[in-house]
Parts: sequence; C-alpha cells; structure tokens
Amino acid sequence: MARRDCRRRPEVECRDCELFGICRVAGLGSIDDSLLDEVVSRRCPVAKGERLLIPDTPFRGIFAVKSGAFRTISHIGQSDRVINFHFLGELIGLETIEGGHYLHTVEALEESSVCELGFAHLHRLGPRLVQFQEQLIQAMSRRMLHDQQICTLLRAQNSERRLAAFLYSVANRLNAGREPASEFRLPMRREDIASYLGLAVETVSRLLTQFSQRRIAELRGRNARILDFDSLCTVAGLNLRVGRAETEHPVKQL
Amino acid sequence: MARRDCRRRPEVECRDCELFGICRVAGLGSIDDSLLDEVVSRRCPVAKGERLLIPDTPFRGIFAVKSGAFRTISHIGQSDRVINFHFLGELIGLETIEGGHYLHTVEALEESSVCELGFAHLHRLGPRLVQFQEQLIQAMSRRMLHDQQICTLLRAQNSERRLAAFLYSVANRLNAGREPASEFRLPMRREDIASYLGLAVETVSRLLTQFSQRRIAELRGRNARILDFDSLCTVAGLNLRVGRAETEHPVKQL
DNA sequence: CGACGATTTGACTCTTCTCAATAAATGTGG
DNA sequence: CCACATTTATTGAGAAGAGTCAAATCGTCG
Repeated sequence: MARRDCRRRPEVECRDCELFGICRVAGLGSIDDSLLDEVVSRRCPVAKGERLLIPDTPFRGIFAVKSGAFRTISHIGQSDRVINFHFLGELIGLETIEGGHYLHTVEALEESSVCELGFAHLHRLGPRLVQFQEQLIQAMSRRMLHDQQICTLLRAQNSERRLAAFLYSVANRLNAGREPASEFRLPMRREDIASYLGLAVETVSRLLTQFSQRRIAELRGRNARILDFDSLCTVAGLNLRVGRAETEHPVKQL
Repeated sequence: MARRDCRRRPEVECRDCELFGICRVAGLGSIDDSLLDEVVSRRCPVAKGERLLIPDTPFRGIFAVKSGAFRTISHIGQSDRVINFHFLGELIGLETIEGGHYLHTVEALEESSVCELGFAHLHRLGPRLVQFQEQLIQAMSRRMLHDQQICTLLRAQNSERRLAAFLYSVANRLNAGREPASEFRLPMRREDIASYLGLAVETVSRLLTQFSQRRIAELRGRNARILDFDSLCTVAGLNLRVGRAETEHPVKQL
C-alpha cells in the first residue's frame, strides 16, 4: 500500500493562509514582532473531535486553519447539519463578527491547529488598522463568493452533480491554493458529506460506487483518487458556458 | 378589490437601509454634505427589467436598494439561476469587492431606485475610513450569516419547507426591518421563486394551492396574504429550538 | 479475536420532475 | 376600452430520482 503518504498532515505555509495579508499588515516591516504576537496567537493545537467553538459563546476573534481540517455544524431546527468544512488556510468565524456571539459548533475532524486573530486588541494596530480592515473585507468578499457557489450547487437539483462538485472542490482546497490534488485523504465521514450536500448517506455511497465504475473517481474508505478530472467537471456541470446573447433588456448606464 | 394598496412602491427610509451606518459615517456631523455626496450617489432610478449590473464589467462600488426590488442571476453552467433577491435597504455587490469585476446579472423586478456607494473615492473619507470599513465589515458579516441560512434551507430536502421559509423570509424583508407584513405583493414570478429555491415551477405552484387549502397562505397572482404565521413557521421548520437561549441578539430572519 | 461504528447494498416508497394541456394574467395596437 | 397575442400560472398523469428501512460487509481499535 504505497498510499500511506496521503495520511501525513501538512502545515500550511503562511503565504498560503487567508490570514496572510492580515498578518503581513500587522507583522511585516515592524521593528519588533510583538505587535503581531499581540493580535495573532499562533498555531494552537486542536485535538481530533475537539470543539474549537460552541454556540452562544461571546465572539473573540476569527481563526485560520494551520493544519488539519474542521467542520461547522448548525443546530437550526431539530436536526444538526454540517454547513461547512474548513481546510488549510481557510478562515473560521467570519459570519459571527457582527452578532457578537459564535453561532455554530466548529469541530476538528482530525489532529489540527489554528491561528487565532483576536478582535479585542485590534486598536493596537494603530494606523495599520485601515489596511487590516481592507484585507479582512477582501477575505470576506472572497468567502461570500464561495458561499454563493455552494448555494448554486445546492440548487442544482441532482445529487450526482452535487457530489461531483464537492469532490472537485475538495481536491482543489485540500492543498491551499496549489494545483488540485488527484490523490488525497478525506478528513470527513460519508455522513458529513451527505449532511453537507443535503443528501442521504446511502445516496452518497451509491454515487461513489457509480463514480468508481465510470472511472471518474475512486474512494476506498477515506482515500480518494480522482481518475478523470474532465469527466468530474462535466458531471459537476462546471464546464464552459456557451456564448450568450444578452440583449433582451437595456443595461443601466453607470 | 381593496387589495390595491399592496401595489404602492414605498421608499425605504435611510435609517432602515443597510448603508445607513456607512452613510452616517460619511455624512453626519460633517460641516458640509459634500463629502457624502462624493461617495454616495443617491437614488438613481432603474426601470423595470433594466439591468443594474452585468457580468465581467469592472467593479465600481456597491449598491443599496432604495425602492423596488432586484434579482441576481448567475450564469454558471448552461442554465441561468436566480441566486438572490434584493429588497428595500439591502446591499448588492458585496461578493464582488475582491474580484474586481461584477459577476452576475442584477436586474430590476419592478420600477426601482438605488444608492451607489462608489469605491473609487473612498480615500476622501480620510480618518473616517476606519469607521466606514467597520460598518462594511458588519454588513458583510450579517450577510454571510443570511447566506448560510439560505444554504441550510436548501439542504433541508423537502420543497414544502423551502417555500414556506421563503414566504416567511419575504414577508419579513419586504418592509425593511419592520414587523412582518401579512399582506404584500410579490415582485417576482413563480419561475424566479422556483429557480431560487431549486425547484420546478410546477412544484411551487402546487405547493401554493396546497398552502391555500390548508389556510396557511394565499397567493392570487402576485398578491400574497399570510393567513397563519404560526403554521407557516412550523412548516418552514423555524420553530423554537429546544433548550437554547436566544435572547441576547435579535434572531436573524431568513 | 471481537465489538462497535462506518459504509455499502438491496427492496420499496414517496417526492419531485418532466411533459403536455389548459387557464389566467399581462401587454399591445387599433 | 376592447380584442388579440404573449407571457405566466395552474393542473394532471406518468417517470425518474432520492429517501427510508433493513441487512450485510468492511474497518478500526481495544
């Protein structure tokens, strides 16, 4: 089984972390590193299954995943649902900045670590606060776009498409901004995937065996291998759109 | 037909607009109003069917709906989908701040008007920029929460729940932060609703007649009347969750 | 090895979609 | 203001997709 190397847990480089721009503002070019240290607490370990956040606790700051992976669980209604996964370099807690409280459970799927960006001492950034905010706004905007795409995915009724798009997305996100991985280890259970995609576990399972038969992707347990990226994209409906004439209505002149 | 009054098109008060905090930072307490005028261009009319934004045009700023309503259409894959509606006081374009280009088509569903917050001249805000960005971050965070709730809605498989939650949401949003309206006029077609909820038009139509029979809500054409808010919430799965205190901050509506 | 949880598979049911036809609403020109 | 054309909405019937329940298999960890 030369598949073992999928198991190693890489740490994300700071330059591939979504906090990078933010940390750079706080840290780079400063005479002492102490400013950065006051605002960002670095690389706190989180054990597998441990909860990083629980609902209704006061907002303290946002987090970036340094190693490992997390899932966010929403407790709306009677049943819990996985509403997000967080991979290397991604930010956690952006949606809670305004409300003053964390709203969901965030739990480590494996041995992980995070950097925390505390909001209490932001004023110490002084004149750099503007740049910091700018970076944050960029990150939030980026994330909103991503969330929109998830919504679009969930609206595209059929389950095949959802799962294909999910696999494609994970292959891309698993190593933080680099080329999509064709072979990787999934940190979450089938049930998490199903919950996230709004499907039944059995449906996910059946689709996976089907993908395997069609030589699109192969999952043995949590070891995943993408066999045919093109087909995967096609099934996911991520292909190039056809040229569209959009002349029906006048466009507001800005 | 004493239902006619549903047709009037109210303008949103500045204090109920999501730009309010932002405008206040720029405008209030300033000796001259000219600063605000340089950053926010106010109440531009947009005709019904006219497009406020089209994809791949350079980002200039964000918008707030002053009157009327809009829909955002995504062109991913082969079929277009409605991915958002924008009602009084709500912001448009937040997800495009980072990318530098608008990505979707935003179209007026009826005679509308918007305020535009241009990003080109933000530096003129000078020291107020920090407060401005703070406000923007708040607004974005709020919106992310809302989008997450939409996602949760879309994951909750059954169509009945989706439509009920949608109606509830519209009743709440239609008059910008005030009490939910029990009688209102829907600005969008059934097809838009279906697209937004990831359902077939026929399903929406069938559910609506069913809601009418169960005396939950009644839609004659675009005139809507909520007959039983409690039932609507129950069907939408929005009922009080067990054992959770949620009194600290207002519950975000869908 | 054995137990427990996770995953897969099968059989059946129910929901939602699709296609097709009709009905209602809206818009247009005379 | 009315008749007609066009879009939008509703309804019905049948098919496909996904869910549920139940059982079997696989994997992991003590």
